[in-house]
Amino acid sequence: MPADPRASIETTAGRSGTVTAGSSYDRIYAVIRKVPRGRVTTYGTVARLAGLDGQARLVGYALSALRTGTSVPWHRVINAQGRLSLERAKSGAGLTQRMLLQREGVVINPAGRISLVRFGWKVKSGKRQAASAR
DNA sequence: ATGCTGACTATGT
DNA sequence: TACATAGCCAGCA
Repeated sequence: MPADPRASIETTAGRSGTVTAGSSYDRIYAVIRKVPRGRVTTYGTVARLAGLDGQARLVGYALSALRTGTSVPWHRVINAQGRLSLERAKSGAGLTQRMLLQREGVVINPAGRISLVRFGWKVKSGKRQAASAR
């Protein structure tokens, strides 16, 4: 847990373009800002797009450092199982995330899961879900 | 400097 | 479907 609210804020990642320098967190935030409204993506995907392939965990840590009112759409990031990791976490932010997603039209199944096939963010540079996408 | 922990994921039982 | 394990990173005691 990051634990230092003033150190790892979001800031920097402001641009929606390519972030070649800066900390890993900055690159992570930059990627998440590209996720369109009404879509969701996973920690692992964000990690890869940020050039941190295989470091899904780091993405989660980066998001935990965000503060209320951040311009980063953190709620659009869910785990590979299509569930909200926050629900399982201590923080009660799970409800907030759920609310924000529903407000964008993202449907959460009765089991508390989201269909990545339907709401998953599709990146142009083809990568995942090549076929049978829907 | 060493150890622990946490918004993850893939794999095996 | 649920639980256990092992990688992997960064920040703090």
